[in-house]
Amino acid sequence: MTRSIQKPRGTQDMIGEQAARFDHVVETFNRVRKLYGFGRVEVPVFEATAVFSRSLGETTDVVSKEMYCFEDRGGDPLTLRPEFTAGIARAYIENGWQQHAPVKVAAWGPLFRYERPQKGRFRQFHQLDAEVLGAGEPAADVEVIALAQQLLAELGVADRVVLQLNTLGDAETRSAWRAALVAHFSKHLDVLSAESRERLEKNPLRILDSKAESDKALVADAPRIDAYMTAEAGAFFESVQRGLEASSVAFVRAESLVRGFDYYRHTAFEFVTDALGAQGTVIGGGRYDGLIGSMGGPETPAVGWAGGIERLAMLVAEPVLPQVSVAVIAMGGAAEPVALRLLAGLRRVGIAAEQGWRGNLKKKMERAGKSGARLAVIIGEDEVAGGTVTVRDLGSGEQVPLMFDAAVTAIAASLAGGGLQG
RNA sequence: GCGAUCGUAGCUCAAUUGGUUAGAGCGCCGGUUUGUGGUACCGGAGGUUGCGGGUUCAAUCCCCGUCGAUCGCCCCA
Repeated sequence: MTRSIQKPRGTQDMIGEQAARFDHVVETFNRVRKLYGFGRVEVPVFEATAVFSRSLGETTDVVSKEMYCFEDRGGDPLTLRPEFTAGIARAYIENGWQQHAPVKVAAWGPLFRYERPQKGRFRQFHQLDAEVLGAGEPAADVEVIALAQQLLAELGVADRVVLQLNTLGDAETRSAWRAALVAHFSKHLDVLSAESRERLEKNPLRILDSKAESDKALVADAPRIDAYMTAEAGAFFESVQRGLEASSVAFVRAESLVRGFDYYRHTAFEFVTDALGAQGTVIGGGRYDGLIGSMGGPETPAVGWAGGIERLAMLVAEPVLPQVSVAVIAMGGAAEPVALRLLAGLRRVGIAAEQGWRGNLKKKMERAGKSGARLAVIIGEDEVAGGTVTVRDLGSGEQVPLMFDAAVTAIAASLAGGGLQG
């Protein structure tokens, strides 16, 4: 087998069931987010590299190793978006969307990260995204989380997913806690894993979710953020929790759930499952009050989340593949235009119908059977001559002739449950 | 970037300690049935065993390299 052209590593081609699952996740998201008043936002798939590098920090691994960066013909540095938030924040600043604040928006589409692919992890992957920009109220946190929760419920995966909730406090809380963590782990360098010693320099909060067995005890003894919480930050977190309870959204406190970047404040949350190997997070989000200001915009509180479409699609029960209701079978040249007229008439009244193009009658019947259609309409020379069509119930095998002019109405009635009537 | 496992028909997989013509199911095409599917029977097409090199009388099988896939580590915006 010669493979002269192959898809790039970490990309995927989808058809059939896999594509139907993907589609189902997106359709459900679009329906549910409207229930919460989230409009659609469209932002570019690529941005000036600075949009991402500035928000993430020039020196971090994610910028230096994980982004798809390139120069266009004019030499401008561009990057395929690795996330939605930075691009939406850029659009908010550039277009002055603060005039609409609070802005509740949703998006979905492809994202790109240069990573080693594994289960639930790809170089081109797809996410759902929901953001509230310009709202500092804890009620905004509650609303985005409730949206995520309802999405998972309607996808039928809520019972396999747990909402983990934490707070990173305000800026003051966060830096005090961070200093305490550094002090704590610095005292135990000898037991700390090599990876975590690295993290102590670059990203000390991340030690808290170290997978190294040797770090577990140290993490358990680590200082808790609650001891460093300012009164304001504590009240905010309380308010979010009370709001979730009132919204009937179940959660567990996850004290080691953290975010690496400084612009994250207050609420952090993840919906996690144990059904997807090493990639357990299905939806992740939080409050990023520091981001828009750090990108040069006005200080703007914001909160949102993103969810992996592929990961959700893997959890969803097998969705039904799209099926037509009626299969039209034309035999002979004279039947062709009659079949096309019938198809147009059926589709115009909202009945899904298609025509088998190839083979003899037997072959076309075979395909009609496999298509999932409930009715087959046969149009051969006899029917054309008599101005009729033959309708066959593919379930019962019952078959009746219909006058062509009455066919659409009769078929509609039959599909609605009226049975076959000549 | 690191590690482990795996690459055989369109798909899912077989093939005795290395042995002569690489098989099966599904799918596809045709027939049993000049206009009747879902079941059945018969037949057919489809392979440089990922690619390159090595060992051997002989390699799908052993060795090296390479490409790809999968799972994990790192990272996780």
